Amino acid sequence: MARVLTPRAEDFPRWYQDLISKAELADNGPVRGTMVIRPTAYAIWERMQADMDTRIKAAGAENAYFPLFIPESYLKREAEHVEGFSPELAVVTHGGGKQLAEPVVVRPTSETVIGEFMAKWVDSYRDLPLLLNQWANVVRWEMRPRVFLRTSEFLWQEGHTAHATEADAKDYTLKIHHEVYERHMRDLLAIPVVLGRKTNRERFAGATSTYTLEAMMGDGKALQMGTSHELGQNFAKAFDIGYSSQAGTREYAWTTSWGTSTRMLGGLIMCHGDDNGMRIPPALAPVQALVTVVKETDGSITSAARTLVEDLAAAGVRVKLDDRVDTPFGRRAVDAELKGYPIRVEVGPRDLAEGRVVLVRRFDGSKTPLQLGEAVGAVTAALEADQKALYDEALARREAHTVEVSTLDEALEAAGTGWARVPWSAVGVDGEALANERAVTVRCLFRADGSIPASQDEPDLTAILARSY
RNA sequence: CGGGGUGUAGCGCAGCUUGGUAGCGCACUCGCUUUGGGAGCGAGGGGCCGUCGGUUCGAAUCCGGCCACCCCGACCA
Repeated sequence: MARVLTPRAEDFPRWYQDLISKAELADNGPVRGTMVIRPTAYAIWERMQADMDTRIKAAGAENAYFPLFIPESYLKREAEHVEGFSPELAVVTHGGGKQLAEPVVVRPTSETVIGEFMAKWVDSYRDLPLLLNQWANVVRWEMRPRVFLRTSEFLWQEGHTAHATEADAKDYTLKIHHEVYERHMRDLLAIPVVLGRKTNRERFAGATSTYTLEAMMGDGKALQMGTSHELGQNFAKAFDIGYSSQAGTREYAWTTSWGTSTRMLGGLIMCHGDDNGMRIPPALAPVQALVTVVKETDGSITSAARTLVEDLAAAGVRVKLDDRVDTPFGRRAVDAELKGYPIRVEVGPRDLAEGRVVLVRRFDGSKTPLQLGEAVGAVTAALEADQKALYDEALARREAHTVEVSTLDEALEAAGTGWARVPWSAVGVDGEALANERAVTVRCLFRADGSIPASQDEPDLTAILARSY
């Protein structure tokens, strides 16, 4: 077979770019760092959104929408927040042909505007918790853009909540982390993630605690798939989100924020993709099965394929017919692999003459001849099996490329090819700075039992050190 | 901002050393033959060679200015 993509082992970043272009996922936008999300990729994003949205609502949050433009002064109200974001802000200085009295920033995230309105809406402990989410685009001027992974504009959901107590805020943040994010990634994207706490150095600007979900990519690097933050009372004080308690005292609320973005598309590609293209987990795939008319003779092949499509659709399979018989079969097969359809069913005259079709699984490329009558059952079974197989394979790769070490030097060595699990006490704040100079970061910290620590100063924590995107 | 590099068709590139008015692969259009793993042959369409100026009878090519972009050193969903 002709080589379609640069093999991953030869040049992983090149493979990634080739894939995005050949599978028609995205194009670079005219302004550096921007991207055009093409229909093939956008359909996947829409399914991510639908699943995430359902889970977020189940966790009690409601959707709302806040403005794209934020007064520059808002950002400045929280000292760490401005400091963290000012290098990557897009600032609008003119509007309607005139210079603006106060510059307006294009939102890099919405803690500040939402904080302003939370302050208006929260008066009493009865107004809490206030659980909001918004689907939006945000802009962070990036120096090193990479499609999906780091672009100057991207799409995401950002949740913002206010609670009466610190414990409530913490519980809700972790609930989102575990019940929304981890399950979404595990059950829909088939990506195993390590949950942990970011070090103070890696913490979100303005947060008191930042939690992360880290996934390993095909080349052993780490990717942060999502984050949740406890913001303490930092924003509550900056925006005066106060309320009267049951006891009649005036209190500041405790706020949180949490987000996942189109970066997950990049994670999906780099976690499951192989040298032939994307592999989309069946639960996520906009089209789960592609029924391919291999070639047409007298019209009977297409008609048999149509019947199969109807049967599969009736069984709840998201299915599409490929009857472009004037395009060579090989091209269509390669295209289907690039785009990562989980299952392809080949319907051709040779097999059909014997009442058969061929089931092709994208997961491992295997081909299985089937009697027409058993096709629907075999497809649904394969979809279920391959959802799990992708997860298991990703988990096995992560295990295989994670090394348990006891010193910083060993950890830096191991981070050359994968992840290092190392006692946090062997790294420390100084070791972290040293690692950063070698392009290795502390991805997260967790306790011996895998749970999330309350601070980086707890004893006996484990750190994951790795290179990252 | 410091160092290195590149601007020629939608994409990827050659041509520049040694000036003579632009070519290759892919993609695109049409026709015929094909179609069970990126089909073959034939015929077409598409570029004022980043930009401004200079040298010259003549500049993609030589000289100078400017602009843009890319890669390496200070970040994040």
